[in-house]
Amino acid sequence: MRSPGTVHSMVADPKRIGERREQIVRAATKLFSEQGYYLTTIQDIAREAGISVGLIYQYFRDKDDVLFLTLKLVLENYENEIPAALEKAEHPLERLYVALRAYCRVVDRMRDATVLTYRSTKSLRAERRNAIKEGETRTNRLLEACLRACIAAGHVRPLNDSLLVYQYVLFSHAWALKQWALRGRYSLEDYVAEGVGLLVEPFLTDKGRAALARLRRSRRIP
Amino acid sequence: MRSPGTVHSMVADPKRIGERREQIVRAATKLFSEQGYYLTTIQDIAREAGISVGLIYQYFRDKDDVLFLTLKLVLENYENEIPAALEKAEHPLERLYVALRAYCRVVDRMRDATVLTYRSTKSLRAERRNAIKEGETRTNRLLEACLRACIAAGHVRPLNDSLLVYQYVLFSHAWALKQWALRGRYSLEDYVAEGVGLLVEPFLTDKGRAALARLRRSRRIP
Amino acid sequence: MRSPGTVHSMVADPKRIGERREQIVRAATKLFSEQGYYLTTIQDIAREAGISVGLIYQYFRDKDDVLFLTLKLVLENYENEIPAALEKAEHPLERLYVALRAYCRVVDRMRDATVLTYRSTKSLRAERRNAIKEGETRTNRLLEACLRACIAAGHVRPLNDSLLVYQYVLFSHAWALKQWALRGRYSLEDYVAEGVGLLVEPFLTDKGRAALARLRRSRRIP
Amino acid sequence: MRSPGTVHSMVADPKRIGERREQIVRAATKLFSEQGYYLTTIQDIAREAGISVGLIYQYFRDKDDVLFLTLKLVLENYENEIPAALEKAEHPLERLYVALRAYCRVVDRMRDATVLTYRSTKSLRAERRNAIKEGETRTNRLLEACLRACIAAGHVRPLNDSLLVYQYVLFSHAWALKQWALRGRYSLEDYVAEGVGLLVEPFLTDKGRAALARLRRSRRIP
DNA sequence: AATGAATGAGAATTCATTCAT
DNA sequence: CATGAATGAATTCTCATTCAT
Repeated sequence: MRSPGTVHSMVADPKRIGERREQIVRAATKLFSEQGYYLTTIQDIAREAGISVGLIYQYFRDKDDVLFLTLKLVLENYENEIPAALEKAEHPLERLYVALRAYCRVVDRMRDATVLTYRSTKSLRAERRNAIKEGETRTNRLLEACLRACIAAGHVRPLNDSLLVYQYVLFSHAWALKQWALRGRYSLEDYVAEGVGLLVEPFLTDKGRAALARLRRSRRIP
Repeated sequence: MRSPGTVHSMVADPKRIGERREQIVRAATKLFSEQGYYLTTIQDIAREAGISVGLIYQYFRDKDDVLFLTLKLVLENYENEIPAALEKAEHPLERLYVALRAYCRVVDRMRDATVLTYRSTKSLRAERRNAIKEGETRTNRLLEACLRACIAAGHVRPLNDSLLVYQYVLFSHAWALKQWALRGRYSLEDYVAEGVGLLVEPFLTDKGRAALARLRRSRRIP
Repeated sequence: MRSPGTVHSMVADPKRIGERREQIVRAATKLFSEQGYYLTTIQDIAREAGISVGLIYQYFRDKDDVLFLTLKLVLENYENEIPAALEKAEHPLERLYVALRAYCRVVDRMRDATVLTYRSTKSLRAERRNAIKEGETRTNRLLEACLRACIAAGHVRPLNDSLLVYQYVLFSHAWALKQWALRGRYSLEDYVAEGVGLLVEPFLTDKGRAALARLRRSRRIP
Repeated sequence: MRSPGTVHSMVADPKRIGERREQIVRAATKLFSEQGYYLTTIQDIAREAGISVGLIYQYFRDKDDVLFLTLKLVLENYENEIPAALEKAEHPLERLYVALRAYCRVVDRMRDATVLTYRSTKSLRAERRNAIKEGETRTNRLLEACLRACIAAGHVRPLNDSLLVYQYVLFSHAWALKQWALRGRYSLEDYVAEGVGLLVEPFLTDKGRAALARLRRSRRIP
C-alpha cells in the first residue's frame, strides 16, 4: 500500500516528525558510516541521538527504515547541492565544470556516507533499493544534462555521453571509496583538476578549447 | 604472531586444506554475494557446501576468516587472469587493450563477488582490510605497467597515469557495481569497446593511432 | 576501569537492579549448588528465576558475573551473620563460642552454596578470584579477633592464633564439604559442641576454664 | 553391570592398558589441575599426552572416565604413601606423627590435584562419586588407626577420634586449598610442626608427653 | 592399535522489537 | 509523546564423540 519511497510514522505532527527524524538520521548516518549497518544497534543510534530506543520506533517502522532514510538523505544532498552550485553558472562548459566540482565536494563532505551507499544499499528490501537507485539516476541526469548541453553547443564532440557521465560519477565516488589511496596524493581541488584533465578536456572541440581558455582568463573556472 | 594475510587451520594436511577451503569459500562466495556477509550464517555456508558447521571451524578460525579468504580469492583471480591474458600480447598498445578487456572479463565472471568486495571489505578486521587493499594495489600496478609502457613507447601522450589507471579500475568495476544500469544497454564486449573509446583513444599520439590501426587490421585488437 | 569487585548493569535504577539481581542470584545459587557452574546454563537460570534469558544480560555482563555475585553473596552472609550474632555477647569466651556457632550455622543454612565456593572459585577470572579471597580473609579476621581477645584476657593460652582460626574455618566448612560423612552422625549443635571440645577447650587456661564453667551455669553457653 | 569403580577399555592387553592409561591420566591430571575439568578438552589431553584424540577413547569410555581415574589416582597416592611412610615407625605416637607428615607431604606434592578433588568430584556421575568418597574414607581410616593406637596405648586421652581425624585431613588439605594464604608464611615442615602443636599435643596424656620427649631426643620425631 | 577428520547438539550472547508505565 | 525494561529468536562457536582409513 505504502509507496516504496515513504516511511511510516506513529506520530501525527509533521513538523515534529521532520525534526525527530533528522535527529535520528544524523546519528544513524554517523554510526552507519563508521561501523556499517549491521554493527550499529538501535541502542547505539538512540544513545548517539540522545533519545530512547522506543522513540525511534515512533518515527520509523524498523531498522531498515532508518537505513533507507539515511541513504535517501545522502542522495538528496547530491540532488540539492549540484543544482545550487549551478545557479550562478551560465556557460555550458562552466556548468559542466561546476557540476563536477560540486559533486566531488559533496562526496568529500560526506565521504563515509558515500561509502555507506555502496556498502549498504543491498541491505535494503528490494523495493527500497530501487528507490535509492532512482535517486542516483536523477543525480546522474543532472550531470548528463550539463554534458549534453556542451555537446549541443559544440564545445564537446559527440560521444557516448551516458557512459562518460558514469565515469564522472565513479570519479567523484572514488574520492570516497579510494580515499586510502587518493588522499595524501591530492588535495580535493587538485583531484578535480586532474579529473577534468582526463575526463573532459580530451573531448573538447576547438570551439570548446577556446571557450575554456576564455572562462579561465575570466576566472570563472580555476 | 600470525601474519595478517594467513588463515589458520586445525588440520595439518595441506592438500586437504586446499580442497576443503575451496569448497567452503565457493559456497561462501555464492551466499555472501547474494545476501551479504551478515545475513549469511555459518549454517547457510555449511549447508551450501554440504558439510557440517563444525568442519568450517576446522579450516577457518572464525567467520571473519571465511570472508577474508573469499575476498582474497577474488583479488587473486584478478591478479592471475590479467597476466595470463597478457602472455600472448607483445605490442604495448595491444597489451593495454588486452589487460583492460581481461579485467572487465574477470569482473563479469565474478560480478557478485566484485560487488562483495565493495560491500564487505570494511567488515574485516583492520589488518585484514589492509591485506585486501594491497591486493587491489597489486592489480592496479599491472594496468599501470601497461599504460606506462605505452607512454614510454610514445603511443600515449604523457599524462597522470596513476589516476587514469584508477579510471580503468573503476570502469571495470562499474560493470559489476552498476550492472542494473549497464547490462541490457551493452554487451560486455561493447562496453569494453566504449570504454576504450573514452579512456584510451583520446590520449593516443599520432604514432599510437597509427599503431592502433595496424593492430586492428591484423585483428590483434577487435 | 571497573573495580574487580563491581558488576556492571545496563539498567540504571539501583532499586530495580537490587531486586532483579537478587532474583537471579537466588536462582543461580540453587542451580550452581546443585549442578555446578558449567552444567548450569543461562537458560536454566532464566527459567528458574521466571524471566527471560536476555534480561539476565541486562543485569550481568556475562555468566562469570553471575557466579561472582553468587559467591560474593555467600561471603557476605558470613560477614553479616557473625557480627549480628556477636552483638549480644560480651564476655570474650562467650564471643568466641558464639562466633564459631554462628559460622557453623551459616554454613549449615547455605550448605550447597558453601560447597560451591570450593568448587567454583577457580572458574572466576583471576581478579574476581582475589576479591573472593579477600572476602574470606575478612571473615577469618572476625574469628581471629575473638580468639585474640580470649588470649589477651588470659582465657586462652598464647598460641598460633591465625592457624587455629584456619582450623575453625575448615571445621565449619567441613560441615558442608563432608556432609555425606558428618550428617547422620551429628546434629549441628552436637557438631559444634564436639568442635569446641577439640579446638577451643584444650587451649583454655585455668582462668578460662573457670570462666567457661560460669558461662555454662548462667546458660550463656550451652 | 560394571562395577562403579572400574573403567572399561576397548583394548585387551592389560599391560598396554596400564601404560596408556597412566600416560593419559598424567596429562589429564596436569590439565585438570591447572584449568579444571570443564575447561580442559579431550584435544588438550591428547596433545599433552602426545597421542591422538581417538586413542583416548580406546582406553576410556568417556571424559567422565578420565576424570574418575584421575581422582582415583590421587587417592591411591594417599593410600600408598602413608603406609609406606609408616613402615619404619613402630611407636604409636611416632606413627601418628609420621602419618600426618606423610599426608601433608603428598598433598604438597599434588597440591593442584588435591584442589581438583574438591572442585571436580561433584562432576562425576553419582556412582563414581561414591567410589571416590570410599577412597577418601579408606585414607581417613589409616589416620584413625594411628590415633586409636595412641589412645589405646594411653598416649592420647580418650576423645572423639573420628572427628579429630577429620581435622587432620582438613589440616592437610588446607595446605593445598589455602596455599595462597599459607605458603610464604610457613615452610611445609613448619606447617606440620604447628599443626601437631594444635591438633595432637594438647591431647597427650602425661605418658604421651613423656614418650614424645623420648622420641624427640632419639630424633625419631623432629 | 592408532589416527584425526568429521559431526552436530548445545551453550553463551546479542539485539530488533514490544509494551507497560 | 517518551521511556527503557523485558522478550526470545537467532547466531556464532565449541567440543565430546564417532568412524573410515
